[in-house]
Amino acid sequence: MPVPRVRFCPAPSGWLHVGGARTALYNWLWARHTGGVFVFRIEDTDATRATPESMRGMIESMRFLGLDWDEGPEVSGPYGPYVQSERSDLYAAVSAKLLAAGAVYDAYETPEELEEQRQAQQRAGRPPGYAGGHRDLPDAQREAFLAEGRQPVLRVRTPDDGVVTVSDAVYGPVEFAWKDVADFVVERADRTHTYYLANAVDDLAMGINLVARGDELLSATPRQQLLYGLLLRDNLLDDALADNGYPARPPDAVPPSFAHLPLLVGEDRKPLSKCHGSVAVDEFRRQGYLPDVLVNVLALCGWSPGAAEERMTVDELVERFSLERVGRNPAYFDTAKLRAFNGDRIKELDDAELAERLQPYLNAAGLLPEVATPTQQRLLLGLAPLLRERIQTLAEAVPLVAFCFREVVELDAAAVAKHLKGRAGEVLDIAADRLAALGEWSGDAILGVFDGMAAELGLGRGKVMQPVRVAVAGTAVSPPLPQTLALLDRDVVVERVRAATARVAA
RNA sequence: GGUCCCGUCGUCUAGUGGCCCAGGACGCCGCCCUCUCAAGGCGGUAACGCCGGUUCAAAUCCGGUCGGGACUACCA
Repeated sequence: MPVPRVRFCPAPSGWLHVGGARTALYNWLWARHTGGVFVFRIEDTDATRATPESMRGMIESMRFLGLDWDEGPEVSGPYGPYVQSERSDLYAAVSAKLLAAGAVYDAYETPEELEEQRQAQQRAGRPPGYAGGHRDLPDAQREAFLAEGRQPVLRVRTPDDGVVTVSDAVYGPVEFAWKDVADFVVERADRTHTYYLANAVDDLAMGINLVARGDELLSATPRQQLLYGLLLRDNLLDDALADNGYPARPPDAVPPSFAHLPLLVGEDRKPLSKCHGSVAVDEFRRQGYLPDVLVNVLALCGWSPGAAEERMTVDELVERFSLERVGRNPAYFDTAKLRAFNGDRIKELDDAELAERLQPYLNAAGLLPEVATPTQQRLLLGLAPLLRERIQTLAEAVPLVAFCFREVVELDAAAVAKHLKGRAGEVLDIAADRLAALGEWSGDAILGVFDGMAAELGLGRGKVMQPVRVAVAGTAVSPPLPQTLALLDRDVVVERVRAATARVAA
């Protein structure tokens, strides 16, 4: 039994979104669960779409999620390079051999002609697909096309009849009839190579023995399997590898088996794509979701631990994950559940850890410098326990505590209108005096002041504390007031309370 | 149009002939608690797409039907 070798191979265009991340995660979980190898490969064979920024973003998002790879960009490995644009000589050598062996043939239709053919087929109520028009072209015709300046593509000759069975770890055996599989392109007119070729060559060359990928590729699997057979026949691939200075395949390499994963869909039930708003992994990071929680919830999209608890650490996921329990129906990525799980995980963080995690978000909001002063760090540490119960994401802490880090606060108009009226002026005057005179600057002592005032003035706590809250925080919402005030500089608090009296409506 | 896949509460799912008048989680609703916002406690809402069949018994098996999706690219 060879050691499992799995891979994640995104095309670097756009951001890594949760669908891709889920595919990456399942491969990673399987590798870690079985003690196998997780390969990360960049499939940038389509130069018109691939961008270096996207590749960097993918790598960053993978690192953020904690999906470390054993072989791939930045870590290298024995079967590299792991970026397909650096392997084009290999693909060229393979397709030349395929042509020499008669497995592929040159076809000269222009994209426009093909499009026209498809439309004609559609109109006639026939399935669109390459009809095999340029199979077995007479030499004279071929030369005539060349003389016209046409550049051929290379197409694989697919069987005309018979069936092929794909044994899928998730779907079980799925049968396809070869007559439904049209001759497909492996080499474009510009001599670059398509996904089919590059992907099959690399999976074989890198000894990948299990391909877990999105459901949308299930019907492409017969083509893939056909290519495996072609590449392995007469040592075609092995020779190409040796001729071009690539490492030989692992000695125990076997063609991969498959596991197709149900698609992740958006709220509209359409498959996820770049068009869908905030589904990029990086966007979830910016919003303050913890990577472990993202991993947890992603794992639950399509896989179930059975009757066991759904909230799991990454280690528990690795231990329990299995392909057998991957489902077959498309899942909607539920951000409400993500929020809930995230909030729960935040509650498990201790003060120091929470403060540390919060810091980058305060940095990004311009509330803290890159390197916080000891005073700022103490303040944040003191705020942590007050924040823990009331934030679902790390970014949600920012508006709640911004007033603690600013020199001046602007009073929210709606909050002023609602709370700085009636007896608020009287309340603020007394509060300012008593807070200024308070012996011990602590949460309990401050609460004592408010309670005393409430009793004397015959007001509820709310009537006393809300005006003060608005005065100091500028908003009607903040962490618990007495404890928060205790963390701030007393002079600042008193000054803000006095200043606010001017804003009280007559 | 063709091929393939899928169909359990709003969502993700558990469920492989009786343990299911269907369980969990998230959401939602109500009550309690409360200095705001939360959190917490308690309670509640809600699903086997439909029609036939097999069987003593079906969410589970079979047939059909309807609905959704993928593929059908010189994208991956």
